Parts: sequence; C-alpha cells; structure tokens
Amino acid sequence: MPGTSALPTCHEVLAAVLQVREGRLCVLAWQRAIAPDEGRWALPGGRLGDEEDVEESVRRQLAEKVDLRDVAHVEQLGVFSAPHRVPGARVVATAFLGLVPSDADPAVPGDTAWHLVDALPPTAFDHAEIVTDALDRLRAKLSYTNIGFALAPAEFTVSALREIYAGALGHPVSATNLQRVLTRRGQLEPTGAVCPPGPAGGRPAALFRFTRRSLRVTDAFAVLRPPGEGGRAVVP
Amino acid sequence: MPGTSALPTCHEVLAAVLQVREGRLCVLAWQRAIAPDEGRWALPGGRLGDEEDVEESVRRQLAEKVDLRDVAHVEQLGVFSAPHRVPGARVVATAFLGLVPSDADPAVPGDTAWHLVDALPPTAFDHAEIVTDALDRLRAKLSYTNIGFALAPAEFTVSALREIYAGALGHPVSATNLQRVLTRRGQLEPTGAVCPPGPAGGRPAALFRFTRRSLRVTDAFAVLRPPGEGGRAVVP
DNA sequence: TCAAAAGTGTTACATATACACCCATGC
DNA sequence: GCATGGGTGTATATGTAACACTTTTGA
Repeated sequence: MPGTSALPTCHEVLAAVLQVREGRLCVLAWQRAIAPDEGRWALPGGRLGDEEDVEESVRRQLAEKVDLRDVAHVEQLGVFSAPHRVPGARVVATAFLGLVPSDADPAVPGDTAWHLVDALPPTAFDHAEIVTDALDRLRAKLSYTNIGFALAPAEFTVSALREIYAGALGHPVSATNLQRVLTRRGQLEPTGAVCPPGPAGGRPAALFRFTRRSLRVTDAFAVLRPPGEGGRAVVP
Repeated sequence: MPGTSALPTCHEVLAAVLQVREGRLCVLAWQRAIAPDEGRWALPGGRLGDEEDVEESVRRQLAEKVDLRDVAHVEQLGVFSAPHRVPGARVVATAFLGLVPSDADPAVPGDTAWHLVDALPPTAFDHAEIVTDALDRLRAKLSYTNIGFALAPAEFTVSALREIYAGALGHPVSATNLQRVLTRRGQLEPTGAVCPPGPAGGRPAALFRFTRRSLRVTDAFAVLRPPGEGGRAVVP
C-alpha cells in the first residue's frame, strides 16, 4: 500500500480574521520572532487540544489574540495538508475564516497587527494561500448570504454599510441598490432611530440593523428550484 | 493553556461518493466486518500517508474501491474532529465529495454497495453527517456551477440529463428549462449526433456534451457585481 | 394518420441596475 | 435659499418558469 505508514501527525488550526477598517479590508497577523520563517507574518492559531474539536480550538485560540465577543462569525475553509508545508514533524492545518465588525477595535498583542489584504507583507509557510481562500469565500458569500452582519456594527446607516461592502468586495457598491436588495431579502430592518448629519449638513440618515446575526442563505436555488415555490427558497 | 497537550493524532480521509443510478441518487459504502460499529456501513477512505496530501490520499484510496477513471470530480467538504468521533486513539478526518457519471458501473468489492441516499442503512461513526454535507454541497453547486458534468456521461440527451438533475436534486426538473439555462450559460453544446428513438417512436433526441469537464462557476456574482460589467462575471 | 417524444416560441414574472428625482438638515 | 448628503420612484435589462405549439419519428 503505497504512501501509507501512519506516522502520527500534529493538527493545528489557523484563522484568517478579516475586518473592514476605514473602508479597507484587513487581515490579522503576527510577526514570527524565531526561525523558521523568522520575521514573516503568520496567521493566529495553534495546536488542536485533546478535548476540543477544530471549531472550539480556533475560537479558544482567537480569544488569546482578540476578544472573542469581537469575532462575529467563524467558519471552516478547508484543510491544508501538503506533506512538508512546515519544516520538521508533519502538521496538518484546518484553516478558518473569521470576521470582525468594523466598529470593533480589539486590543491585540504587540507582535500582532492588521494588514491591508491587497498589500500583504511576506507571509509564513502557506498562510498567503489561506488568506486568498478566505477572501474568495467572503466575497462569494456576500452575494448570496447575510454574512454582512459579521462585518457591520449592531446598528449602521446605509452609507456605512455601503462602505463596508465596497471595502470587502474591492469594488464600488451603490448604496441605493444595496439597501433595496438586502431589504427585499429580509436581511435589513430600520431601528427607527436616526443618525444626525455631520457639520456639512444633509438629511439625517436612518439607522438599520441586520434582522439575523447568524449565517443564513438568502439567495438559494438561484436556478433549478423546486416547482411551484414561486419566490425564494426558505432555508431554516 | 486549557485544552492543549498536543498528543499526536492520526489523520484519515473519507469520501461520500455519489452517483445517480436509475434516476436515484446513491452513495457508495462498505459494511464493517469487525468492531467497533460491526455491521454498520462506512464510507470509503483510510489513513493519510506520509508523502501525500489529503486530495492525493482520497484519490489513491478511492482507486482501491472503484476505478479512478470513473470518479469525475473530487472536492473537500471539511474536517470532522470531535474528540471521540471514533473509539480509541484520536482520528481527525477530512471528508470529501466524489462524483461518478451515471453511465459508469465500476466493479466494487464484495463488502461494498450503492445505497439510496434517502434510505441509508445504519452508518458507522459520524459518516451519516458527511453524507448529508455531501448532498447539500452537490445540490447547491448544481445551481451555480457546471458540476453536472461529473454526474453525466460524456454524451447524453437532454432527457437523460433531466433525469440526472432530478435524481440529484430530489425534485422534478423541466427538460425545457434545464436545456435553456445550461445552454445560455455556455455549459452545453450539441455534438451533432442524434440518438434514435425507442420502440414507442418519437422524434430522435439530439446528443449534447458539457463544454468543460472541470469545475467552473457559471453564475458568480448573483448580485452586487462590479459596476458596468453588464452580464455574467468571467471566472477563469 | 395517430401517438409519442423532442425541441422551440411566447408570455408572464421576478429581481437587479441605473439614474432621475424628491426629502431633510446645516449654514 | 442653497449646498450636502439621504432616500424613493421609475425605466430598463436580464434571466427563469410555465405552457402552448411545432417537429420528427414508429406503428
């Protein structure tokens, strides 16, 4: 049986934590102080513990870097398992996407910083690939789920939300259409409150919130939906 | 640091291999002959080898159950890592979705059989959950990718394709609309040949093929696409 | 000529984009 | 009043579902 021999492997979890900061999408990373890959930037994470699954592990380890309450959504991206992806004994990694609302400003350790995703400094091991996968996942899900809730504050104006979507997607987004699409899908509701205008004047902006703050597919069955269901599929 | 201690773990791969057989979606499983979970049905897979990544491993191991040429598509579903998901030493599993064209009839070992996904016999460990994830993934991707190529023969009539889609999705599908949608997206092209009608007569059906036989997103950016791009996004 | 199966045309509907227009506030 | 930003109305484009209708064969 070629290839097998069942040397024990270690298992680690790694998270690409994304946040829109000042309209630009950023990822959290820390700078390695020791070899291998000394000086390069690595994603937060660490060894899987004996009595936790990978989801629990990544949440536990993120709590060491940022306040867990700041991480609004975590989801698995996939396994990175190239035999020599890190030097030394074999380590298989499960990669995660984590999202932080744009109004959170968690205290991070001194070796840790936010980096613009499109100006990433040299990264350790295969971590750049994980960031790419996280970006792809986020951008895809922005179009067919309510995942925006995890990037937005609890309450926000449509303008603020527009800026978040534009920053995350990397292209301009129309506030007009964003509001209409999200409202039609039942993702957005007005809080009733308004946000006073700035010094330059202008009509006060209404405040909105996401109706749900957990992941939900809002545009399932784009085609080939079951007959007779008319509108959108209902995904519980 | 709670939870950690870094006992070495083993890593296995598991595959939910799906095929539409006689219009019904089936999954490949083998019956365990020994404890634990003796007599229950398990997904094909096995230990990760030292010099292969998980993708290579699952393809290698599937080759032991079915001819590799019969497996048209393999993709990662995710990690299953509950601490005691299998008895004894800890094993972390990477689960895969595998797809076999409906005209393939691979020789499978004596302990292995195809089962209707909606009448699955008792399964071993957490394998039922993997099958559920595989189903969800397949059904979602049928609506926004060309993944149907992996379930269909090299050439087929629209009627045959309709039956495959209906079997996989679990609900009726209109041949008329299926042809139009897939054609418009550039997934389908006529081969020029026709298939003679059966004994009951009828107009001979044209034969079609998928234009590409590797996974491709054909309906990206359902909403919130970049401004001015008009039609569909181009995904290389 | 009729029944059966395949394929096309047409209409209705849903949803998204673009853009013009109206609203509410500070100065 | 006027500039500034916020929000709505409306036309247009796209794409899918439903269904009637035509085409092509075997008996």
